[in-house]
Amino acid sequence: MVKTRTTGYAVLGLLSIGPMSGYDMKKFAEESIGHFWSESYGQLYPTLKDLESEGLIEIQSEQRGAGANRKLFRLTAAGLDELRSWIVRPVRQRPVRDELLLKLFFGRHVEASDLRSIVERARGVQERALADLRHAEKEAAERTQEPPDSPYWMMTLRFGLVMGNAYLQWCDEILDQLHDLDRIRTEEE
Amino acid sequence: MVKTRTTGYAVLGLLSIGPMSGYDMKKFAEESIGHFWSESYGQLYPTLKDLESEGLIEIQSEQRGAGANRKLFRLTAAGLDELRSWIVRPVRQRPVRDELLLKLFFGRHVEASDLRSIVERARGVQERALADLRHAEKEAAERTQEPPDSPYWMMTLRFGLVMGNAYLQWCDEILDQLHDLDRIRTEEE
DNA sequence: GGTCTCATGTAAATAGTTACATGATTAT
DNA sequence: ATAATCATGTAACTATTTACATGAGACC
Repeated sequence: MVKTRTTGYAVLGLLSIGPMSGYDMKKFAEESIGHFWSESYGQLYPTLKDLESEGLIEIQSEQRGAGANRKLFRLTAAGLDELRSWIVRPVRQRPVRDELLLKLFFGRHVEASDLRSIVERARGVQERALADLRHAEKEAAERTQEPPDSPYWMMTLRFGLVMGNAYLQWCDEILDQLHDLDRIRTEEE
Repeated sequence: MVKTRTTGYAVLGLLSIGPMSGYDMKKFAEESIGHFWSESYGQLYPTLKDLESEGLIEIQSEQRGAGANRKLFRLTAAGLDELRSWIVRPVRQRPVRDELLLKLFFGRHVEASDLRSIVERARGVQERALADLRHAEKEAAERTQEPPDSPYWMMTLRFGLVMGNAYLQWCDEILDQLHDLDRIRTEEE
């Protein structure tokens, strides 16, 4: 695995939990690591093919019938090694690109009330995400100890909670400021 | 501008501050919106060509001599309109992909001390970014009122500050937990 | 004369999404 | 029967980075 295809490592990681099909991975990803990772079929299936040809994963079984044409993949020993060596490598810094901040930065060209709208919308999205995380946290507190309720899963959940709350806090702060800017403008007229 | 090329809007926004060359944009972007946006020449120059052919920007002057072969671009009225309509459109949700969280999630396959290393490294990066932002904040408090010290620029700065602090807080929280996991493991041996 | 910064640009590779095509099985 | 879900896969497009090529002027 020469390229830095993070998708490949996500797949290895997913298979380290247990054998899965491409379809399973998409499903599982959405409801477990969905708050910080996403994959599309367009990436998933070709990656599966690549990883198999490299011997990092292998087909455990291929069914026809129940679940028509289903391929179950399993991690090989080489695959686990590759996963391990990736985890401990420093994370590569990816360039930041935040569209909301970009819009806000050029905000003087539009009405402050219009900026409020887009910030409020972003706030709403974040609030719903936070509600989901709190729900997951509560569920995890009831069940215990088994994955994905491992301490590691909890750490990623805490990330969502801590950052999400900070995000809301920032939204509220600048919504106030935008409100003031709006009032000043209105009074000037 | 049919496609959702955000780079195009970033360029329009940059030119809304004043006429610039592609080279200027890269420089300016790094030291003003650098904490939430980045552009590469590979995106910049082709985008400039596209925007010009669409009449959203135009060449103000083309020099040879000082600054050899320099093209100064300027925003057209149509370009400003396009920028405005983009700003007020809701931000599109981009799929989240956080490599550090992905590694942490699959953390049980490696030593907790190795996880500490990658988290500490990420913490260091964030801490340096925060120091830069605080420096910019202090500078802005001294100069006043003119762009980019506008309230909008301040809002993006506050974002970096609020989120950055939350990030450090989370790092410290889980570094503690990783420390405990490490101790438990050591005691077991 | 050498190196640094200014300045523009392209080619190739990488990453990733979206939309579509196909077909089986299961539940209503 | 028909709709939903299971399941795999590809093609086309969009986005973006990296690395390179080129050359002028400024500074030492």
